[in-house]
Amino acid sequence: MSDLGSGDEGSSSQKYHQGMEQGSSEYDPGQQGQVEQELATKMLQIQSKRFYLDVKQNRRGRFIKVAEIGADGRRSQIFLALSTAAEFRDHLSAFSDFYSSLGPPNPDNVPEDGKLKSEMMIKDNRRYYLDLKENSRGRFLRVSQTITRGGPRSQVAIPAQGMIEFRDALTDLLDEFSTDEHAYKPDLPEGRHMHVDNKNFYFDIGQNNRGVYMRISEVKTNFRTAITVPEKSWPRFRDILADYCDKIKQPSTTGTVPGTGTGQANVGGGGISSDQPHPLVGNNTQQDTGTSLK
DNA sequence: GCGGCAG
Repeated sequence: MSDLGSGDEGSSSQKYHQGMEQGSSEYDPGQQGQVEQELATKMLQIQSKRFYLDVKQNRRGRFIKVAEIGADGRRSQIFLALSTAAEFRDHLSAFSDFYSSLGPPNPDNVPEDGKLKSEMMIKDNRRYYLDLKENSRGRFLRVSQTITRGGPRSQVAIPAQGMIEFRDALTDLLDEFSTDEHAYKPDLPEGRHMHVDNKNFYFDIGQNNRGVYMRISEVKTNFRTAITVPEKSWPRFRDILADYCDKIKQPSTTGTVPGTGTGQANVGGGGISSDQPHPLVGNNTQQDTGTSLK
């Protein structure tokens, strides 16, 4: 439940600077889906059902909520990352092509399970099953979303006759909202907070059009500074830190005075002075990671 | 005016 769409639409609770004042960016389930915006919505009437396609956005990224309202008012919904929605759209084309190639339902030749064609999509820990099925009511595309095997599933069923209309609506939304760097947003790890003496350190993971980065902030009462570390250099940061940790905790092997620098001259092998430019310095386009002061 | 049997 830790990513797309908390399902709490219209939540009005907004906390700013969360994680900074509260130091709660770690393991806090109460902050999902805040500042959720609805960017667009489309309604489709397909036979007896209404479908709402909502493009939404929270600080984890953009996603599409597909809600089905049955004639009896029954409501079910699934969530799709924009990248998954694009994949789904492409599948819809194939499903509708297949559907239009089918002859009339033959009562004597009912497929086992009623499944005519199936696809599966995987996005992180979510699986989406697309099944063109057939029952006494007719043909329909069942789209079910599960998080864990055997766990709860949510699903919608689109009458086969409406697949094209559905695909076109989805295409419209994707064309408008899936353009730039929002197109693909992998789930990012949660941020963390560390308190030591009178200092607070925040580790926030973010992403912009140059990739994933970690922003390490040092925060005191009236002082704040941060560095932004591109994801690809995390291992080198780790190695350098680990080297220093090893050197500092074994003073007896290098001398009697710890941390004097003996044996440390080549720590990192000169890797600190990177041969690469700083790709993220001065970048103002990154999304708010929660601790950034706006 | 519906109504959709797992993963």
